[in-house]
Amino acid sequence: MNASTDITASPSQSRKSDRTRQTILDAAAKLFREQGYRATTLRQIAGRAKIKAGSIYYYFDSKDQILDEVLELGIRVIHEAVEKAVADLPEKTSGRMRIETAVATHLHTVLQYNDYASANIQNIRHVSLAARNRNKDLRRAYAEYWHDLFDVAKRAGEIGKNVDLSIARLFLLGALNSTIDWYDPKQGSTKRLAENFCNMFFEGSEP
Amino acid sequence: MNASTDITASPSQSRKSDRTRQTILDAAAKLFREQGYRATTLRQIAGRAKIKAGSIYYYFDSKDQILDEVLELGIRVIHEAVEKAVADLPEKTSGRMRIETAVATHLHTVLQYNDYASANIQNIRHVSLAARNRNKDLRRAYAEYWHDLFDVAKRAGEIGKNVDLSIARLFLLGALNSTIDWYDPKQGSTKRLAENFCNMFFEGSEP
Amino acid sequence: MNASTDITASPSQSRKSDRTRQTILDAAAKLFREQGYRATTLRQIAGRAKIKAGSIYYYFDSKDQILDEVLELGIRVIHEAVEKAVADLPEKTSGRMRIETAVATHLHTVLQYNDYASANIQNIRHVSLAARNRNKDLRRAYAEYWHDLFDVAKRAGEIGKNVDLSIARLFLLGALNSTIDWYDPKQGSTKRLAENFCNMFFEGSEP
Amino acid sequence: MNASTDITASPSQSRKSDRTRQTILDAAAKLFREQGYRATTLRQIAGRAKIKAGSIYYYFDSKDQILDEVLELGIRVIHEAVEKAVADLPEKTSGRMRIETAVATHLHTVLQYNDYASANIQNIRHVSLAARNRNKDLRRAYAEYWHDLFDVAKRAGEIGKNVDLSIARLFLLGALNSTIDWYDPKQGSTKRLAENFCNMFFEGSEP
DNA sequence: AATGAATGAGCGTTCATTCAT
DNA sequence: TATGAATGAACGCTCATTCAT
Repeated sequence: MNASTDITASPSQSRKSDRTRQTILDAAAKLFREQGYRATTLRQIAGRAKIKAGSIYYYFDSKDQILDEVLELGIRVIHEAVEKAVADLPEKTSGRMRIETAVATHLHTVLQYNDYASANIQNIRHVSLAARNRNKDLRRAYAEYWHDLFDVAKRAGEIGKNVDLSIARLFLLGALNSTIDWYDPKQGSTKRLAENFCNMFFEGSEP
Repeated sequence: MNASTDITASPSQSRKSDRTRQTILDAAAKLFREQGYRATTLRQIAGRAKIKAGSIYYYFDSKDQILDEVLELGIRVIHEAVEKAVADLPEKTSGRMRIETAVATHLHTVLQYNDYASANIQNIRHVSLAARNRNKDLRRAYAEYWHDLFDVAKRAGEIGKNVDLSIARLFLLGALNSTIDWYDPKQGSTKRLAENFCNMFFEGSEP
Repeated sequence: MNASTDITASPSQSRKSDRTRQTILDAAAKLFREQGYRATTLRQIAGRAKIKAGSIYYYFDSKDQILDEVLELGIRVIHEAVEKAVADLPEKTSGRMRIETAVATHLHTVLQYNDYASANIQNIRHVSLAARNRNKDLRRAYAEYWHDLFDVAKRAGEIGKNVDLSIARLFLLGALNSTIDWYDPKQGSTKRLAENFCNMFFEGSEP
Repeated sequence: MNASTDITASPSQSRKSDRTRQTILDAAAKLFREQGYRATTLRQIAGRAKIKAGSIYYYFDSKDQILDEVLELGIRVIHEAVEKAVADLPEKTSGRMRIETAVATHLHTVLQYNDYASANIQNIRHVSLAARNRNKDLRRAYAEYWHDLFDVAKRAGEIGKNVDLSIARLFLLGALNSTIDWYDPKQGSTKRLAENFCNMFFEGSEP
């Protein structure tokens, strides 16, 4: 139905209606990321999508519903990108290497490639409880995916036995997501940043 | 419960005018934290402060200015709390111990004790560029404080020679601030959490 | 349930185009009656008629024109039903009996059988002056029909010589039309109600 | 022209705030009567009240609430006027005379003196169920008042023993309220009209 | 004959802001 | 110092209407 899930924008094969719908979502994602949900008006979204504000309602029931979809796509985009990157690794790749790949991909997706991903991270806090709840399952699924990644590494002896995996996951992902606030492409690639973060995460800062 | 005034209120029982001003800021901080800046109305702030909306303008020029001050107090509150806690340590305390104290205090301040601190972290992203810029110096000062903390530890050989201190700082503080999204007092004290984080930060997750 | 087509639909199984037109009018009449003109949207009408909103404009120039036609059919439906019922009486039927038949039929049509009739009575007040004017001739014709009914009865000595027929007509029809507001089929048939009203009208309430 | 304030508005002693509130209600009543509820915009109401649309919300929570109050005042204004007029009659006034007074006053209030009264009669049908329910008690009380009037006359032998008082009341009030649609002051006073109606009601149209 | 898509004007409502008192 | 009253700009949203297909 909604072809955006391909990973977001669909190529020109889709019908015009679908493309307009997607254009609206793209515009909304960009603006939500830049200004936040409340500060973004439907007229701004419409403006970016080169339609009139009233037309949005041909595709969406409310501004809230747009946010819902943007938020949903936000996690899915990250989750799918990460999952795919890891799945593409050779089967006997180490747990640590898998995590490093996940880190690099998460970072890359959030920082480089996707308004949806950023919009999600930026807005989830200020969004109505209802919208947050609707998003909860997807977030949980992504969290579980990371948990599994960690679990595999722990079983393989690549993560210490007494490391609390939940805390570790929140620690690492918290750090990753905070990059939105300060990452500057001029100071280095996301790949380099990912390596740095992983080294710190695995080896710590001690000499 | 709301101990924000412990730190921010003027020490002496200042004039009533000053107290009202502070009450407004307290109310705003609390609401900004709970709902975000855009979703908070001046009438809500006035309501909490037990005055009428129009009266706010006797103390502040605009809603924006209130945010500015809340944001400013937000960092100062953290900065001062952390600086004081570290300064109170015995002079020969190790660099790592200093950092651990800073982490614990930062976490404690953000999670337990202060609407300003939380409001700052929650809202800084969605705030106008102007407001963000006005806040920049304070943030830089706090960043430098942490940099110094790290630098001391590095010089003392407690942090590896090839650790990029800027990245390390952003990594650690990003993780710390993300706790706002998930910290649940029922699952453990901020102190315990701080220890966990520090261990992870210094020793890494490897066995 | 909705028997409006009994009276309004073209006798022959007309062309599909005509049938669609009629379906739209039926849907509009029903909705206008239930919700009023302003509260009824073209999409609701289209929905009931199982077409899309845009298609309505193939049959009508505007929502206003639909109202015009519904209003027009509203009086005609009543007028024709009443005229037919009275015409079907034996030639030497008394004037009073004719009026009683007219009352019964008017009531029956408005209360039981027709969305158009009800829609007319309910909406005429809230409708633009233009629409009201366009309706005026039909209303006058119906008024004259009643006037004649009364006139005949008066000449036959069944109505008092000094009764002002215009006032009497407005009095009686006003009472009849007000039944829309309170008539409840569970409390008695329209026939019984008509008898009651006629007795009151002719004999008065005095003992 | 608009004499509604005679009955509803407080005299000039009231505070300006109260006067503005009343002005809004007056404007709304007039417009609701002329155009109906749905067709009347808050900007029109504000325009008539010589304020801006936004200011209405200082006095009312919603357009709906304005209608509520107009509707409520509508019945109260009639009820109070009628009750007072009847109460002012000498104690031994006949039942019929009381009813004639009530008829004259009801008619006078609705036709001559009050937008609220007319607005009520015109709009009650097109209003939300909630508003209608809120209005129900007042309507019932007014209906009961008339019922008592009839009951007294019946006991005094001025109304026939087998007259159904409920039907009679609905019949008479239906006729009275329908005058809104056609009454023309040029054709006779409301007083004269009331006499006509009463004669018809009591004596009937038979010779 | 019918529709999907889009529009534009206007709606009820909100809210930061102003200002006389 | 503080407020009651008012404002104006903008908001999310609705809907009759248009028109290419």
